[in-house]
Amino acid sequence: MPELPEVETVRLQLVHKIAGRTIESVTVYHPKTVAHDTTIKRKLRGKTISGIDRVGKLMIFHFTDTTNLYLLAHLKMTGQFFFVDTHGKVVGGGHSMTETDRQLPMKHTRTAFHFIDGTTLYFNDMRLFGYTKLATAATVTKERAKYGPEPIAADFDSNWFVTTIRKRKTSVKAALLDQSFVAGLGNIYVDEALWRAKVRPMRRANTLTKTEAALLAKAGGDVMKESIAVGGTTFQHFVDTGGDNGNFSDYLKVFGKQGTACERCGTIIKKTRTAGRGTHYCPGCQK
DNA sequence: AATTATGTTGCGGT
DNA sequence: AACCGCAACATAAT
Repeated sequence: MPELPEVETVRLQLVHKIAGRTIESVTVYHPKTVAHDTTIKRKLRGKTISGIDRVGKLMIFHFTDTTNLYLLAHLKMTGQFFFVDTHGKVVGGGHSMTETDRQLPMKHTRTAFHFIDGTTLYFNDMRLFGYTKLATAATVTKERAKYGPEPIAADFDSNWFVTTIRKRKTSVKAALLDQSFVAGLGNIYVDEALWRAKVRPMRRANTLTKTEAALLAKAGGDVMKESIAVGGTTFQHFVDTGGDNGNFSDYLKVFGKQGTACERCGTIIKKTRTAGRGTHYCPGCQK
């Protein structure tokens, strides 16, 4: 479910909950989620979390006393983290969780990280695409290398983006979804960035003008930065109890808006299929 | 009730 | 290498 802004929201809220906590034990409810690693319990016992890094949509947990053990967490479509405090109170999951739902572990709980102070971090993942798995420093380096630059980065090179995307023969949508080209955009934010840049998703990338490509680079970064500022688009992620989990869905211009009038030009928003994904755009003002 | 869609990505094929 | 379609899986909507 999550794209870069949602993962960043989860990371920010999670890190201050678990940094400094020491793992006492790990429960594996579904082996696939830990890549069938039978050593994970032994290797994590006694480890203290020092921080969480992120590249694209991938989170990387660090530990205080080792530089050769990391935990990689990817939410894919339906992954969620929940933190249960010393009072047994569930922190996370979003507004859709009712009080009676808040019993952990539950049906879709895949792993649990129990800390020595009695708190627990749960990983839930209905569709089992996500993971929480161990990695060595070498593996982390390899994983990082798979990602292109993030449009939200302060040093994101717009000129490089313009020249590179204009060499690609695929649809603009497919190019923007390619994490090895630019990291972080997913199905929602690609559609939103394309609307902002007034470019149709199915346009061949090599037909973009330099101006259009530059607009697209800016739109991609802007839309993700604005979403991070309000805590992402979904309820389906870790949120602070009582926290004001803002919702970027209020600001979406095309995603899920098929059949309604484009805010910019009044044309009815269309939904089609491009790059194998549900794709929303305005046939009036997106060229 | 069967088909289709789902905010992701990795694989195997051209 | 770039690109495409499909598979991984569970559930909700049509």
